[in-house]
Amino acid sequence: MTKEKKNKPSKELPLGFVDRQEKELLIRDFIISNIKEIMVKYGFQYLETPSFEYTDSIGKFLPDKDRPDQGVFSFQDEKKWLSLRYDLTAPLARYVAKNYLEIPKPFKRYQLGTVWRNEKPGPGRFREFLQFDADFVGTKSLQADVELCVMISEILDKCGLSKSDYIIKISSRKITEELFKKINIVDESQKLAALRALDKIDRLGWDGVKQLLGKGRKDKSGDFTKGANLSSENIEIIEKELKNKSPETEDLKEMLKILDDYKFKNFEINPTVIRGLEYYTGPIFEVNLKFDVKNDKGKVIQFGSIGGGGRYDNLVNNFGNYEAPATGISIGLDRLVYALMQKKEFKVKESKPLVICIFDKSAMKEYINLQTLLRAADISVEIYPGEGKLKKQMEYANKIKSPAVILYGENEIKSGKPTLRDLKSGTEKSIEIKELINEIKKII
RNA sequence: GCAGCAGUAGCUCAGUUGGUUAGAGCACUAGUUUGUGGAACUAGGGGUCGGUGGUUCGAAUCCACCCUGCUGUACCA
Repeated sequence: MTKEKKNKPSKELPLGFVDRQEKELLIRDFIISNIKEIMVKYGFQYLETPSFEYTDSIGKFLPDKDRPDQGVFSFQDEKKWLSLRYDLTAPLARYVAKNYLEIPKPFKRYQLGTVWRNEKPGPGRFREFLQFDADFVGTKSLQADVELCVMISEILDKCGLSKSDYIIKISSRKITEELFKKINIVDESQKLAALRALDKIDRLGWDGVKQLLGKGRKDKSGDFTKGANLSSENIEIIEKELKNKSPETEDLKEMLKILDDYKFKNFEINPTVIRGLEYYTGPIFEVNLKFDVKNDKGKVIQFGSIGGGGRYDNLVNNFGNYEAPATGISIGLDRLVYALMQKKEFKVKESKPLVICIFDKSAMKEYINLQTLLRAADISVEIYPGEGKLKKQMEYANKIKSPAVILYGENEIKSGKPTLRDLKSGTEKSIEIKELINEIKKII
């Protein structure tokens, strides 16, 4: 044994990538089945697009400079750059542009898919995650926007959240647009800096945001962030205007009316919702949880929103001549799972197999017959999938949280009465094979 | 990316004025029980002390750089 160790493959995972355990996956499956059910009810088409797209068709991050992988994972294939998709909206725009003549107008589709982002991971936030998107393409009607909010709410309810667990914050790009016009901010980079500052209201509060609107802000670690350099008069105006929760913009007034028609109440108008994205053109919405989310160490963390969306009337047009105003919403499923796992009330059934213990390999035929019989009755069961003493088999059954083991040794085979041992209570009974199924159903 | 803190067994951690073969609990393996798990007892396996280089007679311990993690912050189509 020389120093081969150095050449052993690494057990580490790439930054921001994780293994996902069964419990998490079951909750995720549960959410997904709820989503599908509701999507059918709301009349959305199911669509899947590939993980990779040509980089130039899904975003502005053209990898023609020094850092082709800034934000996205990319590689070059025969002169053309490919990227793993970073969301499902950009591929949708590409899909619509490509299939415009065939698809119904308006086009309603939903999609579930993994997306990848080459950026710093945070709590419940990874570089590979599952996203759900539902979009209306080809309609300017704000009823679509409202319906998205109602629909997302129905999904969350179905997943076990109550109305007091979350709220949908609604705003509009038009608010800040008009505000900037009013106080005469024309510089685009200054506008962007101001929007970014306002987007941080949840974390930093008005004090922090005002610092960022002005000269800048020093964070807890002592790091300094440059501000938007607005005058203090303008900052005062912005604060005053955005704290006003009765909207002046036409689109929000109309949305309010439609929301009322739907009798939907679990929302608030919140002009400080910005959602970073530059492509939004009208109403924007964000789904925020109202309960605390904790990290592994039990510390409450800044979790942010679990989803959001808005109207983007120009995205599809970028591909050509088609007019396709659109609105959509997305949920980060893994973030929702992470949050839901912390709600105690939230439990998924984990149905584990019974274990038929092996006493004598030469009697394997008997074990297989028994297993077949039970499986035919839709009982989850397995013959101990290894070798070893009974004790080892019991430990295995215990470890996998099997509800019971079946002891079927020489004596039992002779008498035709297997022993059923309930692993929870520790009691065991000798049972006729024909009674076995009923007895097992009592336990599981 | 920037800043602060951290990295010792699978997990949680102890171990520094630098000093023989680096520890504990839990977990794991075997046995006490040749057909009985979750308890107890006994024994055992498992660490290049995050990595590389340096200082030193001697480094888990001191220094430099790097990697990784956490937290904050930036960016987030």
